[in-house]
Amino acid sequence: MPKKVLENHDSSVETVLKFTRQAIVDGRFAPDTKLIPRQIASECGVSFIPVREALRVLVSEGFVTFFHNRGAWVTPLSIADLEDLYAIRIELETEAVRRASPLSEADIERLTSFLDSADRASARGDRKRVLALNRDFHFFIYEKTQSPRRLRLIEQMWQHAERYQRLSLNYRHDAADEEHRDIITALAEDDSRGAARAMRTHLETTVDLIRTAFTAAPLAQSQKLNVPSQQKVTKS
Amino acid sequence: MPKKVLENHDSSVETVLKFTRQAIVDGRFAPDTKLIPRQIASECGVSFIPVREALRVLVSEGFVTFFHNRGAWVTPLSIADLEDLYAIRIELETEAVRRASPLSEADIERLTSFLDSADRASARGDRKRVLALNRDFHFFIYEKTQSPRRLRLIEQMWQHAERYQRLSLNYRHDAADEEHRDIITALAEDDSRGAARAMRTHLETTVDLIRTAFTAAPLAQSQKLNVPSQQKVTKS
DNA sequence: GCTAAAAATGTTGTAACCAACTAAGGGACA
DNA sequence: TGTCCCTTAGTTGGTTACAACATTTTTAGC
Repeated sequence: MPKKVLENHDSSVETVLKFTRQAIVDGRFAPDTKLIPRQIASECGVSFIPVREALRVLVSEGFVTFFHNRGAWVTPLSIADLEDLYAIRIELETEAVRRASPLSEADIERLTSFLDSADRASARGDRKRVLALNRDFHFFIYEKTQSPRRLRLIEQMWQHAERYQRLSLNYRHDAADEEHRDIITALAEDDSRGAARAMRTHLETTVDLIRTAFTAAPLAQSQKLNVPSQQKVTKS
Repeated sequence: MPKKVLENHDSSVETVLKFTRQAIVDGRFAPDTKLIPRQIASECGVSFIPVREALRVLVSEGFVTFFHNRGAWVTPLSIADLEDLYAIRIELETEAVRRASPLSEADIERLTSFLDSADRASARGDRKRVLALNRDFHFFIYEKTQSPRRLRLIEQMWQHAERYQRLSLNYRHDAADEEHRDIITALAEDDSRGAARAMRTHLETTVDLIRTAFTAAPLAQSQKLNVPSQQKVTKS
């Protein structure tokens, strides 16, 4: 009943969307648990109709699954999905590197600076900054491909991947850094195939570690609360 | 006010979703035109709240663009997007063929039967059936990869591609048939790389033709009605 | 004509309400 | 004691009505 002020840049739906997606990605809304629209609505300070709109979008993005007349549930994680996800990431991202090449001298320097900053952040234990710089490094390359569709797909895949990545808690900075520098080296030599190969190695190493973590702690990611009988799923 | 019967498999939102998406894909809702929620609501026999939910989903799928306080518009087409789209299709679908191989003898026969049926349908001028069989042929292969995420992405890309395909009206059955049989031949010999290469050729030939059609009739696909000033776009 | 105010139109979000379905609890009966 | 069915309560999916703004169009004055 109180009205919103003008200059409202984020619509209600977007507020809810960002809030809920982030909560799912960083595990606050655990896999296989039920999402309660009214609760989300009150947490975001909106009525529950925008919440339903946001949940629909999350269904189409794959973060949420609707069971007819049984509400919205956080999509579960699985080894099979992890493999599937990374197989697609590898295709899209290796090809993105290939298309990004050749890069200018300035671009190479920029990429190097991301890694140097990450080194310093890692030395002082600033994990959050390291992760942000990791993202910056990758997307700086991907954006060079000038391919909006590919970029959008990669962004979505990254968000899904984050759900798995947080299971292997310790980010392996030193190894990742070395793999990143291999990518830069190839890019600096305009060796697009070599860069793509280095990217593939990097992603394959990553998924190996996540797979191990996931297999070791099979219950950490899914507490199986009130799992509904599987039927009448709304897919998209 | 009149209630729906039981056994309602499709929810209101899904009804609207399918209706609107199909209308956009086959050009009844033209690129760059405004979508009027009330009109869609009355056409689908629902109120306009499920319509808004459906439009949100279409935004996230890329078929619709929201302008803040200015409503929902059909996403325009462009050469750049066509190239982008097909580049991604080629990656996802060539890799899908590669992963589908090896196929069983029975699978190969099934694929051949699709093409033979399409030949007969083409001979009697049944264009709709030819297109359906084309889809069956491709997706029979893609489904063999057992990769739900990839399949879902390919399905979405196909729907976007259909928007462009209808611009080159005459489906080139004979040429496509030959390319399809090249794919089968390679698959029958368990030559996954050859099959992937044949698929790439097939898709590249297709996009070449669409590009020509699109360039030749640049106004056919976009009548630029009431184009709003570009700002404050809701992206997803 | 041109500009500015006012009305119409459309979008966004809220609230209250109803019907249908699910799931849980309880009693009858073997 | 255990199984099955029926009732009941709670949740979900959907509708209408309405309030607050933004944009667009019309109207009116200069």
